[in-house]
Amino acid sequence: MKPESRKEEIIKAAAILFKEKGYSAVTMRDLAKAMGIKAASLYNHIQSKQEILSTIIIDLAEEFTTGMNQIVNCDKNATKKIEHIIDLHIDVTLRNSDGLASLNNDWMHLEEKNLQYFEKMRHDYEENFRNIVKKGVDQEEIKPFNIEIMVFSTLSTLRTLYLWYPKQKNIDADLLKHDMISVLLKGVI
Amino acid sequence: MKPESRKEEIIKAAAILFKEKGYSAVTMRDLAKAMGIKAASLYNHIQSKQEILSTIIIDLAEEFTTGMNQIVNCDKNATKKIEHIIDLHIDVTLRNSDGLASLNNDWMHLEEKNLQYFEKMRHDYEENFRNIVKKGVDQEEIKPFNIEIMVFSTLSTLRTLYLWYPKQKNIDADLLKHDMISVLLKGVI
DNA sequence: GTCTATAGTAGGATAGAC
DNA sequence: GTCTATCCTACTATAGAC
Repeated sequence: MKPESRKEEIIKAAAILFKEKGYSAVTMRDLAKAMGIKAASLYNHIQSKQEILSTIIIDLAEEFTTGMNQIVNCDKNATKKIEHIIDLHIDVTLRNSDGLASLNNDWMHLEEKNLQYFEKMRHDYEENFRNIVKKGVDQEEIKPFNIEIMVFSTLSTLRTLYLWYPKQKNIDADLLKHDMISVLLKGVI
Repeated sequence: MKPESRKEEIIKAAAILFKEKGYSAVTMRDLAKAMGIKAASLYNHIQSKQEILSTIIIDLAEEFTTGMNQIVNCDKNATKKIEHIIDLHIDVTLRNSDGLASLNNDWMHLEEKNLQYFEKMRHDYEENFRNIVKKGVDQEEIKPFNIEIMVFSTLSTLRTLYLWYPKQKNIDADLLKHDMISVLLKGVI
């Protein structure tokens, strides 16, 4: 029952629709209908459809960037850092799984300036991840497989959590974290 | 230099554009420009934009269904079956990575009949995968973690290969298969 | 097999009343 | 804060000439 602004309500409703059909296939009329108002009324609260998308995506990307910076700067070994990254993804997914659909699938529809900003954040995030894994390999904590395959495999799973988590009804967040860490780091056989 | 029909050329060009921007954001004018002709000319070869999408998606889904059926019916243990599934995904990705973008992200834009057909194939595929993992756990080949987490984690990585593989220039298919099997099954630490 | 022309519809967004 | 009315543009698709 927190006093959510109308703008925030619109953005939340939009994130749900973007998740279902993608940014391009959702019309302002669809969004208005979901809010129970007419399309023209939306423009009293937001400037454009594009503004909704960039708010959803940039806020989330900054959240990941902040989280990753803390992990990079903490004084832990590679394995612990990767565990923190898994935690970060699970926490963000629990808080805003709808928005993650746009982050994953609709970032290419950002306009020039935000697109560049987003791509830089994503690149830096992946680079930080890669460096953590590399250091883990150097220090013989992590097996010497292809770095890209290990990073890609872990990130793919974490980035797709938003699709899967809402379908799991009886799973506790801490259990999910624990099992995810086990599966991703220690394997299934 | 195989004698590819104009229709096949159009579908391949469409798959590339759908991968870049998604089905809804690609216009028939975009597609025509990519083919070096006018939009109206496309309709001499295809019936509708929808037909292009369903051809891309249904063909791929049937390919996965056929592959999975062979794996289910083969006489191997769970670990070997999962290795075959990894092979299947890598093979399909190498052959048609563009089309996989539509399979993963634009299936919801299929029209009623094909949507139902697709959803049944996807459901059966996941169910087959789940049963293989379950049997592996029962026979103590696979660790007794949450089945859904193991299936989801593996499938997420395999389904996202299409995004990642084209960026890796110097990786051999067999090396990829080998390392992917190691990472997904045996873990990184 | 491709073109021009165009029909018919639906999209994002604005103006101005209430 | 929401409405009706509407502008302008862009979309899919068709008709018919070449």
